[in-house]
Amino acid sequence: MKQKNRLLEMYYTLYRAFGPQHWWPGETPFEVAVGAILTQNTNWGNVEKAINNLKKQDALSVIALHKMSVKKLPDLIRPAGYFNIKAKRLKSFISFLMNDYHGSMKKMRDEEVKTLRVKLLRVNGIGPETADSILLYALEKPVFVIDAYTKRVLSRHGIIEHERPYEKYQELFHSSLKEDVKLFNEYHALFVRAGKTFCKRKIPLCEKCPLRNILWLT
DNA sequence: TGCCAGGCCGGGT
DNA sequence: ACCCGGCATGGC
Repeated sequence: MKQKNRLLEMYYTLYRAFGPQHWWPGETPFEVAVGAILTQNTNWGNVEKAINNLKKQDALSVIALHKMSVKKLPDLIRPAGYFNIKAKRLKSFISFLMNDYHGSMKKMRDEEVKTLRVKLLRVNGIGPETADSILLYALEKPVFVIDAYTKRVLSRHGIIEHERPYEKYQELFHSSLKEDVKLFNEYHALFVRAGKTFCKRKIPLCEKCPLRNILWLT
């Protein structure tokens, strides 16, 4: 079977098993971007605690975070872990947003995707996954997000070798699927959902995984 | 009680 | 171009 159909079949299988995921869990594009930085190598539940702290202090806005001292921020986002480094990363994203788009996510959205991705990657603390999460989930650009679960599922199914460069995984989706925001949104969210449930690090294969019947291990 | 979570950076080969 | 240590909390 062709790669294209494999990936689509995987998608439909996951969708049938789990249904729509309603991602990203965030009320505004800015909140999505903040969440994307806070969730780096971190459980989403902890990120929610950090975001709730910000909300309680009315600090979840570009202006509030822009004005906030780098001394106070780590304390608010503490539950998300890596709080010192993430405070700096949030700050560098805010600076970028202020300098290049007058603090407006709407203006950022008007930037051409390829250019914007390159610019995001230059921001300290924003790597490929975070950049693509912002592009797809905050700005609704057709960019596929690759994360640890996606990599793990694909390599365990023999679709791509283990630990290839980020862009290799991404090219696979971009060349095999229609560049559709809704599809990319749902598909990546489903990978995370399936990964959390059935594809943990120490569990190589799982009998209950909805993908068990479409394994192509080589 | 360790292991794990929706990565990324900086310094070294 | 890779490789690796560091970064840190909270849930199971």
